[in-house]
Amino acid sequence: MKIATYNVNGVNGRLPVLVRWLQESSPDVVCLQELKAPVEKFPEKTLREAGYHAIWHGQKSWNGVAILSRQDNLHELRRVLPGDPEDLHSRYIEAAVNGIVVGCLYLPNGNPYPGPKFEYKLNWFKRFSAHARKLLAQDVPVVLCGDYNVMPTERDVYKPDRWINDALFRKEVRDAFKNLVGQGWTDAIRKLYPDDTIYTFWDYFRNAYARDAGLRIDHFLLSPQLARRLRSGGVDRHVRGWEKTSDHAPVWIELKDK
DNA sequence: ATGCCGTGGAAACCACGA
Repeated sequence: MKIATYNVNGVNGRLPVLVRWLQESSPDVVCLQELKAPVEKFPEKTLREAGYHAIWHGQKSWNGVAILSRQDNLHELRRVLPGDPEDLHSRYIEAAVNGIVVGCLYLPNGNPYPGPKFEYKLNWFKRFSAHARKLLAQDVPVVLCGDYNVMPTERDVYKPDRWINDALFRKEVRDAFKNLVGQGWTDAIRKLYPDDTIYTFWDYFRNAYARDAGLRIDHFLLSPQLARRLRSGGVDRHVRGWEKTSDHAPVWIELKDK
């Protein structure tokens, strides 16, 4: 089973690129972030014609997450992260599919630091970690994937010194990610490539993609049952070079059947 | 060091992203 995550940065503006990549890579399950579209403007029909069923949680202008599946077997488990009824951002959706639990997340950016947005990020992270702990306790196969907006280590950013006080690299946020993984999760891409420099995002400006000035911020965390089934994975970085593309590239993993 | 690019929505600019 191939599972992918892709921050599309506007699902409607990105539709030709998204469909082209789906046809090319044929993932079984796809988590999308930054739909930037209200619920009623999700391109369900086009994606259905491309071979994918979908559940989604949209929002006008910002955020928005979706899970796609080639089979009509998506069972939605939740569409909000528990812990704060006043948080109306659409940043989390979770489903049972192909015998596993898939959580699709778009963790807040948190800039500028310091400030309320950074505090919101830390609070969201805290709620997410609490939810992740509960999922682990259920002892079922779980993958939590999406845009975490965190570079976990210095290896994951092209110029670490420049990012020290950025909300994506502040110590508090890296510690939060480390503690989350410490619950018992496996960072799948890092597990597959322990010593490589791997990026999933390149800024639109300053010629970042051509200079390979990137960040690794899109991650797969696997519960122990799934970590044992990890076969391969990678970044479809060539997609970042397409016309009208997102600033993120799709990331994918492949799991053994059992 | 920086929003220099890009998207969406409203309004001919602004918020937001990382």
